[in-house]
Amino acid sequence: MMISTRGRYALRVMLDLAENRKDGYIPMKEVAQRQELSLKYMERILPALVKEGFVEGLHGKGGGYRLVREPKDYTVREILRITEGDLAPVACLACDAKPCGRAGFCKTLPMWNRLYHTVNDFFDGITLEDLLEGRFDSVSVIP
Amino acid sequence: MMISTRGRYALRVMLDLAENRKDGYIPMKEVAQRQELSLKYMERILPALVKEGFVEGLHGKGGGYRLVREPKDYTVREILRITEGDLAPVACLACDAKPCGRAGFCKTLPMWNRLYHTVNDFFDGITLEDLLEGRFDSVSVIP
DNA sequence: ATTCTACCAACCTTTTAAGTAGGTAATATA
DNA sequence: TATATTACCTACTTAAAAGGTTGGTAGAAT
Repeated sequence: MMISTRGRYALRVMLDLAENRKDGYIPMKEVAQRQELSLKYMERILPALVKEGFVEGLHGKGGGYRLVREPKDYTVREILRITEGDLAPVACLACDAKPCGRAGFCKTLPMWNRLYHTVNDFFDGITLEDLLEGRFDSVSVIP
Repeated sequence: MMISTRGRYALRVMLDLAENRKDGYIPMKEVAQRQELSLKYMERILPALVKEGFVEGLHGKGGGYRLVREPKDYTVREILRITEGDLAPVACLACDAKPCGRAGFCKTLPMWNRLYHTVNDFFDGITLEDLLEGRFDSVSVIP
């Protein structure tokens, strides 16, 4: 599995905030209810998005979260980068990987590299707005 | 991380067998040494490839493993499918996933589906021969 | 003063990854 | 026939990650 619940849930929360963004600050309690997610778990994840300046959090009554940019100005890649960390498909390519002595002549490394590239490009090309508008619904299921 | 050592090592072993395939049966001891892999660990992984008819194993002195097909007739996808199992990027898409009630209106599912498709196509388009010939070496590293 | 909210630290449980240990069964060679 | 060599099998271990929960504190509105 490549993407854990952390990133997946974060995306769904961001989408929920995007859908309800006219209502000012939206309490996570509501979002969690709508999305059927654990409130407490989301409370653990959201501070990362705040710290990165992706959403604004307001304490107290009438508080909650709200998006800082327009939905079209968030790419899926940056949201996953913050919540999931590195999206490297293999350990050798992770940022914190210890240098591998075989890298110079490894027959498989270039392939992993290309996949890494492909996946990053994929997520780079999708914005919150794309998801909101359902621009991928025409994709067939894989057997 | 998407691909674990199981699949990565299996691929390297298959490549090693491909490179040395004129020498008849090749003992895993040699392969493990060349590839700097744990012999015992590989012994745990290879039976799956034998059972699927990807390699032949011969017991006893002079025994070892050998490829059954030509390198160009193995795709990376089938090797990973056997050693890694499902390549689904998210739990919702895995074969053994319990049906999700939100699937019908989930805004993110089509994206995961498309990624799944993309990754499978990617691995489908690469054969052992491609890797052997270094047909991916021109790929730049990602920052 | 009260209520609602974000935020934070510590803990917990289960699953997966990545092997290791110690064998048995088959095959060639001396 | 004895020995060496090899694949193959079962059980175990250790460490890390996933996926949360518990129990709070601090800030803001009414």
